[in-house]
Amino acid sequence: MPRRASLRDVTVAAPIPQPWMVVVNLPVPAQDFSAPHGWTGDAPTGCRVLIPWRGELMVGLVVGGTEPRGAYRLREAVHVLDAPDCPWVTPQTVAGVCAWARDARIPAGLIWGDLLGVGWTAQYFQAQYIHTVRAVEGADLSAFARKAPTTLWTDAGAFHPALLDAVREQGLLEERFDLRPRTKSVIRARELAEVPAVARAVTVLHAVIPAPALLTPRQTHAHAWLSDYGPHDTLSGWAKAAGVSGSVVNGVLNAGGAQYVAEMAPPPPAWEWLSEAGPQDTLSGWANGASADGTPLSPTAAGTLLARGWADPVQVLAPPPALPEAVPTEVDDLPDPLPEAPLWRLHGGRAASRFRTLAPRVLRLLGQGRDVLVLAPDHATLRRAWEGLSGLAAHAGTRAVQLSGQLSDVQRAYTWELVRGGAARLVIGSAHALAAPLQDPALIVVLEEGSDAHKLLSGSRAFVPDIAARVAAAHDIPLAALGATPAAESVPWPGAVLPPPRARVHIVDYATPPEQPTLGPLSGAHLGMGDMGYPISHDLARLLRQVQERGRQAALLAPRRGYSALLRCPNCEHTPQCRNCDVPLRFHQATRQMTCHQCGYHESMPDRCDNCGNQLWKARGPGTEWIAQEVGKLLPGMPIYRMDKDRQDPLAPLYAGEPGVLVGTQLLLAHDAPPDLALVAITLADTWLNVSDFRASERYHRLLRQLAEWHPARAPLLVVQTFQAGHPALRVLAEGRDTLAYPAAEERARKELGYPPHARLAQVEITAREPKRAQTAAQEVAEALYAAGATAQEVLGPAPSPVARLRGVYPYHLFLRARNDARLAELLKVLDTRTWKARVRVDVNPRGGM
DNA sequence: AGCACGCCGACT
DNA sequence: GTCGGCGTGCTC
Repeated sequence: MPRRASLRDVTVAAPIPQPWMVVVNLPVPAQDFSAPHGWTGDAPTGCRVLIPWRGELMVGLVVGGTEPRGAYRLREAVHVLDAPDCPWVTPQTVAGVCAWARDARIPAGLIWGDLLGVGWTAQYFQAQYIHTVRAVEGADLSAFARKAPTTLWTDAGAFHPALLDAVREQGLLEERFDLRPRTKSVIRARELAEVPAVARAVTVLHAVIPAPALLTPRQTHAHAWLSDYGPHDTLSGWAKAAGVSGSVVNGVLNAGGAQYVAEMAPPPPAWEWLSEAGPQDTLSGWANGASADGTPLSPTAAGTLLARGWADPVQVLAPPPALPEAVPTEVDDLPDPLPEAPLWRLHGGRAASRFRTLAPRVLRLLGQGRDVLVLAPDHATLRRAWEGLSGLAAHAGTRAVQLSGQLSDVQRAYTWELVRGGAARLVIGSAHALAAPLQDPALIVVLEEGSDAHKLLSGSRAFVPDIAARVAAAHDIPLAALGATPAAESVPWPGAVLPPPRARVHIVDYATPPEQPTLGPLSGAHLGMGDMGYPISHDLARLLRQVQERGRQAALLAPRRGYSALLRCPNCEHTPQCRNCDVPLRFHQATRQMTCHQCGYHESMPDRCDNCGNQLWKARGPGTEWIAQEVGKLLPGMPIYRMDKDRQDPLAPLYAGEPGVLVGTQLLLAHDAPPDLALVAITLADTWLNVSDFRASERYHRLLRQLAEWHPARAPLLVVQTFQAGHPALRVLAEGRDTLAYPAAEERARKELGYPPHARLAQVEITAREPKRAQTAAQEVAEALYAAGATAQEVLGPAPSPVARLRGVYPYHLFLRARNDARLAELLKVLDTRTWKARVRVDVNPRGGM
């Protein structure tokens, strides 16, 4: 009999329960576990489960059941933390995310680690649960060298985790996991009766009546004062109050005219305050609160009162954490112009008008008792969405919640529970909201779906809209894209557009200087942009002076920080291009080489321009600092504010309407526009275009549209300084063309070039400590792909990565370009066919930095 | 990710 | 001899 048959016989003899696939918060695939002892029923997909992991307990997420496989005995899951009818993540969402991870070849743990911020960490488990253990009846655990559990319930912390795991594996351990009540420590005033007598006892001076004879006149006066106005705490205080010297009152005391009497002092005012105001979180909270109400109390003094027994620290049930409050919204009775389709879009207008257009749909769905999820790429977009949409929830009898990294862990865990319990049915958030356990979702809205900020920079490198689409498909609900301008990917979707906000554009064309000065004095010869003024052109300078004269506000957008330079011939404006990719080569100062960030092609810096033969190159990326300096020279006395990653000046004066110039990177758009904004300038638009990335012009167009709608009501003059004045991404704004004019053209161009959405891209990163090993492995990966039938159109590279990463690790990149998702998944499967001598990671739908 | 294991060169 | 750097493999 073949070996296989006998194995199967064993299976039949002792039926193996269906194993569960469990994801842990580690960059590994889902692991198999058998159901906890005595578990009946299906795998509790979406529930959190405690599993033994390397001798300790870990929280995992059940992502489904699986077939028994492998020869080894599976460990049993220890405890299921969620009721199967109320999972931590809905099974559909689990299916959608896992499908994405499978196709992207990303270990499930990596993506779930990115999506589930809280609720499955060791700290969360320890904070939430009381874990007690005991040995099963009749078990003899005396063989263990360390202290082992007895048949009495004991806190698990008393035993070594590895010992517990050994006992657990033998099936000799009973365990309990009880939710810890959420408490917090507060300082409460004691009842007067509970305050210890010593705390209240004071000795005071009383006058003895009748007064002894033989008192001097002054002593008689002091005695009379004490009997009339006393008692008094101290001798010196009495003396001072009575207006006599210390020796007089001392004499009265010695003569028996006064005596110390122990008595109960009245409660201190700080105690009265605490009794009135109720328990305080901290000593300083007590001190500050009391002081604010006219009862001076220092934190030290509060500590003394606590130590004396006037107050108690007590555990009370913690109130729910404060969450962001909804912004009230008027609901107009508008028709719903939006399509009904699995994928649809809404673009154009201003943020506020887009949300007003979306409102009827959201209201209708919430009104039907269904749920809506809104995903924002960044804080600024999230804030605007919150302002535009959160108020709708109240009209539908539910509440809106935020789920983003801005919330604390406690707030996020509480918010998750509100969603899971159905108390909140409108969720607006970041990637942290994508897996939110909405009970009956009806719509997922992705905001600014083309934004690079949707790309997770951590482990999974997921592009959130990609996963959102899989989750929506798994729930069988529509996915909508909503933003200033559509990504080329969403152009083909059915949709609605709003007219773009009015844009007043003034283009400063550095490439073709005007024949005669039309705007202020220019020098006679036009030999290049030096003559037109750089980084601030004469046009821009003139406009900035007007802004200063009229006491208004301007914003200048400097090129991105960390921008690596392009070589530019100052004579003919030629920029060296890649031979394979038709993108500008980037200049790397350290190696004096020019590299293509797309395919890795590189060559050394040529000594002369191959266009005009000029022997001088310019390489410069002007930054925020330089621009701010130039503006300072130009506008003496004008306040200048900088806003980039390195420096963030407080903008309060600008928001108060005071004149000033704001100089910053794209980070500016994360802040509100200054209220009296008259001018916005892009100092060198080309830095957005001369990026080796086929999405560069789409990104540039999005920037222009976002600048045009930055101020919520006005249309400040938009000055664009550029060598490519005729670029269509800019022309459509200058000509007042409609919202779709540029994205639709871009989408057609992508079709011809075979780029997304007409192809699916993936970047395979191959890293090793020695460049040679990485190179060999990268070559082998490419050969394996070709051997499996990939074509030269589908495999680009391998090429060494332009940036040397962590000390001495040189990654090699290989691009895959497939006609659709299925073909990409097919190509990526080749990576699993064998092991490589280097680390191989996949980035599906890579963005930027290519 | 961490962590153990094992290989290899360096040095008391 | 063994110390320690670093590559490799494993976690059910």
